[in-house]
Amino acid sequence: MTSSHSMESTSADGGGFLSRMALNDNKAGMEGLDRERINKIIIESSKGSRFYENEAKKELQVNQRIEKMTLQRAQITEQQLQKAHTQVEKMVNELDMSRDLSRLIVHVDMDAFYAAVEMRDCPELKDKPMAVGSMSMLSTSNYHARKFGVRAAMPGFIAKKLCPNLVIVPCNFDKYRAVSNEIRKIFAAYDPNFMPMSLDEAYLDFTDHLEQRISWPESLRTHCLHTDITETGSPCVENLSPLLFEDSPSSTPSLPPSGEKVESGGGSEVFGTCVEEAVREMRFRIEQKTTLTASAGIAPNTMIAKVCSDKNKPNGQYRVPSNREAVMDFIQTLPVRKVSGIGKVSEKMLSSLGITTCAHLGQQMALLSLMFSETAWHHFMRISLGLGSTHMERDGERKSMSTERTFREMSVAEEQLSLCRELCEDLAADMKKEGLRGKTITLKLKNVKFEVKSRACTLPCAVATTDEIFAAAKDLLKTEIENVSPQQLQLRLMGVRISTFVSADDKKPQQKSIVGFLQQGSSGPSHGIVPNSVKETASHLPMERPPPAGSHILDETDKGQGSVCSGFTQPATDNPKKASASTSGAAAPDPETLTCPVCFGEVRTTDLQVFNRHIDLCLSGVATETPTDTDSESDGDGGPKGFTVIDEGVPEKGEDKERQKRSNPEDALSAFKTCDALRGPSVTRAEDTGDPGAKERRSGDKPLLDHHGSRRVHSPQRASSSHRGDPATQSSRLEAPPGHEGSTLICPVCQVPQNTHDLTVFNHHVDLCLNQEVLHMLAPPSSSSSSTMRPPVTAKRGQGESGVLSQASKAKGRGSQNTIDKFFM
DNA sequence: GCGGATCAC
DNA sequence: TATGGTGATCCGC
Repeated sequence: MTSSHSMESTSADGGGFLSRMALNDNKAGMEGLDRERINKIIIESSKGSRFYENEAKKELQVNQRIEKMTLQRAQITEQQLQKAHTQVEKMVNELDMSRDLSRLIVHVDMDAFYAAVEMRDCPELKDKPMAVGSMSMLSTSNYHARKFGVRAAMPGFIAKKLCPNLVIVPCNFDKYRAVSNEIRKIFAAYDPNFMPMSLDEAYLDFTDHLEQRISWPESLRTHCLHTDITETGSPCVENLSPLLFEDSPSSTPSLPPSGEKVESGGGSEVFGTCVEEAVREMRFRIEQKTTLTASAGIAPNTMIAKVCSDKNKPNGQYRVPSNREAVMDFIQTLPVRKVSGIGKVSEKMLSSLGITTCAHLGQQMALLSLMFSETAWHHFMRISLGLGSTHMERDGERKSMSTERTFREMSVAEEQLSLCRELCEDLAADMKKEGLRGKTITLKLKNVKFEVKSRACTLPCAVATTDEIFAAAKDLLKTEIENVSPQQLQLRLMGVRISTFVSADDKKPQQKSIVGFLQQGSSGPSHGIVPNSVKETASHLPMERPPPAGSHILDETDKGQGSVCSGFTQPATDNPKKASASTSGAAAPDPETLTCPVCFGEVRTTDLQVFNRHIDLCLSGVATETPTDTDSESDGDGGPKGFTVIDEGVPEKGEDKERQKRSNPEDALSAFKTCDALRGPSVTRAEDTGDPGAKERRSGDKPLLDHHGSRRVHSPQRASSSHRGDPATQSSRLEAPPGHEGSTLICPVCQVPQNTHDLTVFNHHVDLCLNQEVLHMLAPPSSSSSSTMRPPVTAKRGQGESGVLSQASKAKGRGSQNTIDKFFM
């Protein structure tokens, strides 16, 4: 398998076929399509466009990388290969021996989530090919549409060519979020520590649940059928999931296999005690509660579980048993592309080496170790062994926050600066919500040729306000504008990002504690509670935003002083360390009882752990118990470390704002300490505990092959221990959370487990969530309302097109009142 | 620390 | 007419 045959199918030139633009039928529901025809339509719809030209350019770059790699490969001697082989072998054995098969990891994934929600709420759509998104971009499609090659991340106008009858429904994130909260409550019943990856996807560790479950009486494993007496007059088992299709795999939760007993009344179903049954039960409950189906994968680690969940999609599940043989068998024929972390480019590069399956990976490890970065080939090695994360790592702190926007061509400098300021306003508002401050400001620009560039500067001290951010961003933008002068920057996208956060938090004392929230009792989080802070926060919603005074920008700009980037020191916040010193944890008085948000019963405790267990039980459907009285645990705050906010997002911000900084459970870093000095600084990060057998501590979907992914030929040498991150980040990463189990705090609003034991920190998060809830209630019904009414199904989206453009034009209107000279000051 | 690239969703 | 937004990571400078 070592032929250095020509580069695959890409002719890179005259052929005019761009593999990177071709249909990605990796997704479920896309088997057996007429790829030929579909690709032809896709390519021809794009040909000649600036988008296409840029794609062609990128494709060429990738091909050049591959070419370089091919040359390198030719220079590798047999001796080098042998030596590498020996080393790889050793590592493989060590890795293999440290294999952990003791956990039962489940990956759950809702089927065609957004599309399914829309179909559920609009039966007319049931039999039609439909997609959620806009003429410019689709978020997802239903299975009917997938048969035409219509899929997520495809522009709607191309999808229309593939499927003229396609119905395109605009996104309604509030609704998806609401459904997401429902399913998360169910997740929490099986793993209070579950790890959400997005609104519709999560990893769960079922191990502990199953340990309990084995001794559960049948009553706890019995779940009622949602007896929805509709047309048929009988419990509409088959009506439960109106969304999915004929060929759904068999393990439909509501249609138990013949061995299962459905109680005579048809009112409930009893589930067994094994994993498969538990997962089936979970999917059953999801379907009962939401009328939507989920698929699941069960495996000893996250990597395999993720692949498994796709196997019997939609509405199915699949398990790889927890033994080495089963795992290795499963891996053998698995295409590398199916593995999370291996994308289009990596796939292509590997393919040029004749590697398409995980078995190939294993066979070529010696070669790969010589051609790829340490990080990359370690990851490859783990994949080839079927290894993955075996524990749910909770989130670390967020590392950056950004806002970006696409618009119609914008070439006038003053408009660009005006838009830039708007972005900074939005970003500052988000920063304020999370009480963060950062030192690095990055401006992102995409011109009309789709070329992307970013420009960054790092300030002497951390900032957070609109003016501070804009002062820096403006300089960056100004420089870019000047660089092309007298030409214009012809932009189609602008973004502002802030990073290098200092341990933030000079936030005002929290307005609302968790205790306060819970004691609202049956009024619930989303009804009638309007925290003080909301008015303030809401002001950045379009409707609420006060009309900007004409001179506003000017004033702010002027105040912002000149070149922040060139070393200008802010007078006020000049000591970054000072920020972390503030401990404003004005703790709310502890009452003696808490009100459960599920059963609304009074729980006699002040111990949130105890209280949390109660909620877990409620969520899992067990009768309310009254925990014994305990105390303490509510210690003073230990700073914001480990605090993770899942921002439920402002509607117009896009779906994945929600995802925040979830890193993938894939761990590209192994426990190995050896690395090659020739390879430059090794990025060992959390592994520098000196423990060679340390397990992975950190997850992340690492792009393993960046544009310099391939390596010089060399021979492995000694370890280098240099680090990249700043010391503060390093140490905070190493700071282990208080390790004991069962103390997870789950946000009662967003259902996401919080990586903290600090009540103040936890309260802070809940406040944010509450604010979000209220914001959604306050949002004008016209724009993404949370009302149950769907907007009328329109095949064509409003002519004006996305809010993006309206934002841009708004900026235009405002910006025109200022001259560029004023901005440049 | 910066900038380009890759990846996931 | 028309090809997204957010966050993270890696790697060579």
